[in-house]
Amino acid sequence: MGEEVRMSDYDGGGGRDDNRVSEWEVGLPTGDDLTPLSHPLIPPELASAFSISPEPCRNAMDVNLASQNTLGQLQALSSSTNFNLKSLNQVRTMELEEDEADLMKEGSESRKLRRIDSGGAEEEEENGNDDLSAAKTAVKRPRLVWTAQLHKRFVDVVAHLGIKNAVPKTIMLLMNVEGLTRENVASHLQKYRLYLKRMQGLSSEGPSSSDHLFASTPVPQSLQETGGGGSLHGNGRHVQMPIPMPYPQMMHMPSPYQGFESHPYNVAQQRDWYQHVTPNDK
DNA sequence: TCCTGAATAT
DNA sequence: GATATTCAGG
Repeated sequence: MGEEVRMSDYDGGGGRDDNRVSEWEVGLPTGDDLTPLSHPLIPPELASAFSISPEPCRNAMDVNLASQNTLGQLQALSSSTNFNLKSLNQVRTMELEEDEADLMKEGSESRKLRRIDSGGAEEEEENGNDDLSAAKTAVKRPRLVWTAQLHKRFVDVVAHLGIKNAVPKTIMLLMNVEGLTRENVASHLQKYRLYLKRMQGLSSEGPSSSDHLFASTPVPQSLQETGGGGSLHGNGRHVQMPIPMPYPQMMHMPSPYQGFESHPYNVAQQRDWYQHVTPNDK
């Protein structure tokens, strides 16, 4: 969240911002649009009305801490890939890890097990106290909704990679969205490819009515045919791309009062950033 | 192990 | 019917 976070004291690399890709930030909320960290997301009255214990007040330092956590995870990840995470050193997160844990709990029920061959094997009882195992075992994630913003991020990354090099894992890493899985990306990529193919087929006609999301984000030049357009250097898999900024978690939020945000800007903004999924969809 | 296409669930 | 998730083959 803008002003409080992107200050120089918050830059681990020494206060330089020159690795940012400004074009990526087009359309993203500015610091002025976002609620300052010090501003509680849940008004006290609502919190008490719903018997919610108020969120602890967070400041830039909390965010910084969480950011380092995230970095650590990313670096651990990097040891198993060629992916160059050096450039990720400027990654910041606006999300605190505990929220991620909450999120995982949130969607834990719902999907019926398709495979019974585990012989009635224990459906991972996640006692919420074990984050690590929760992260590791196949916890059912809440259904991801690809918002326009999320999709734009996706398209940007794919464009930079070039369609040829855009594979789920890389895309996932570059998108740097907490909670986003390779499967999520793979699935969306599949759809996106179908869309591109379709677009090539009927170049003259407009997108079909079901292509809302895709049509909302223009297909980058680099994707139109050859995949070379991106900032790919040399040997195919060694991706070197600065990550301008992380995306916050944009999965659906469980709170029933999200519409009641007292910041008028924020209401609009939040509506824009994620889409509500009813916990009990169908 | 990862990617992709297809099947299936919501 | 649209979209996301999961499966299965390469």
